[in-house]
Amino acid sequence: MAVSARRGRALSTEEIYLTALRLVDEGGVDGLSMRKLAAELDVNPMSLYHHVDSKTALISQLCAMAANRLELPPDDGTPWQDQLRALGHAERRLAKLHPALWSYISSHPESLHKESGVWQVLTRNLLAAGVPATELDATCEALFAFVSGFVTAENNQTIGFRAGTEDVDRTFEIAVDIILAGLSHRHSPAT
Amino acid sequence: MAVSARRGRALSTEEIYLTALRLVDEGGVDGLSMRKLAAELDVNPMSLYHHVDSKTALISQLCAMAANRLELPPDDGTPWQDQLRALGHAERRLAKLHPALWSYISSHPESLHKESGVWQVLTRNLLAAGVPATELDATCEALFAFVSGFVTAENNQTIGFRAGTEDVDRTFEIAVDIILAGLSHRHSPAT
DNA sequence: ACCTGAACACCGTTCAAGT
DNA sequence: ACCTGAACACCGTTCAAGT
Repeated sequence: MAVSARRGRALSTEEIYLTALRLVDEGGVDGLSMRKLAAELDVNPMSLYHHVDSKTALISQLCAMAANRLELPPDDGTPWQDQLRALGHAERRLAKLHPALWSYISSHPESLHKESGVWQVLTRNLLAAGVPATELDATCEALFAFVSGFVTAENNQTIGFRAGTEDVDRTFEIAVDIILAGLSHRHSPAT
Repeated sequence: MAVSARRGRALSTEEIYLTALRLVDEGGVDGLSMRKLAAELDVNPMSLYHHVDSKTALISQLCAMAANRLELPPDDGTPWQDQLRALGHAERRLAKLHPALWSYISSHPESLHKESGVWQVLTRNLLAAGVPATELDATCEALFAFVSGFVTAENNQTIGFRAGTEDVDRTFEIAVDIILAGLSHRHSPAT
């Protein structure tokens, strides 16, 4: 059989992804190497290429996995302000769960953004906020970028470097407040 | 003399920085390698280490150079809204001038942020906007992170992927409008 | 079908030796 | 003082060969 050098089990794509995700969480995207990953799985480096096209493809897959863990607010009729705030918190939570991966996502367009539910939650609630159709896409993009910028900065300690996490929590609420106030003020909300 | 393999001139730190910056602008931070840089300068790779501590140190220096090119709005009494908008445009301009470097700056805290004039411009104008002292630092950090997030997203084409640059210009104005409206609405401006 | 070893073309950096 | 060649410990990936 072709399972030789390994302990017993054959190599599974699932196993590769999970181990890779752990390595990225521990040592950053740069810290992941195919050779280290193979060593961790007790396998020849080249065996990985039977389950994965390239390192880039592997990381893209990790991003998709992480994006699926976003806990999006349901469409249950709660005020748009609350839903948008909840979305912000969800993004921030995810970013803290997988900081290195989040940083990668933020600077690689092909990852999260495209088909994800984030877009739907934003659209739905911005409509409720009275954002005109002509500005809808632009506002979605701006808001997503804002929150991305915030949590990225927080992860890199470019934000909140003068105090502990409580202070950053407060800063995040203020940041969300500013955005929500801005949205309310520019348009007449449909509530 | 110790200038041998090179054309005529000796190697200067200035020359190294400028060539490195060009390489980064052309091929990204990952695209810069000490060996390529040396080849470009027609010099042995190891000669570089006489002028520069490490690749990391070199890149930090490049970030500082780029940050100095920020065209900050002067303190001339124009309304805080206009100054903040101008600051946003300045950041966006810089990000477009050196996209790869900007992306690096955004995810490496030790680069721009610390002593830069950005901070002063923000503080001055947020005070004028009536932001209370207790929220000043938080608001500065949030605003800087917002704009960073936006221009990073734009550089990575995570934003404005459905249209040309004109549309992104408009999206940026909308984004700034939301923030300025939010600032105006949460506090009574001192104008 | 799945795994592997050797090899290729790269890295950043150290160190001892040259002028 | 400044430069260099050889060497070390890494990379991602291809390719032909094994079972």
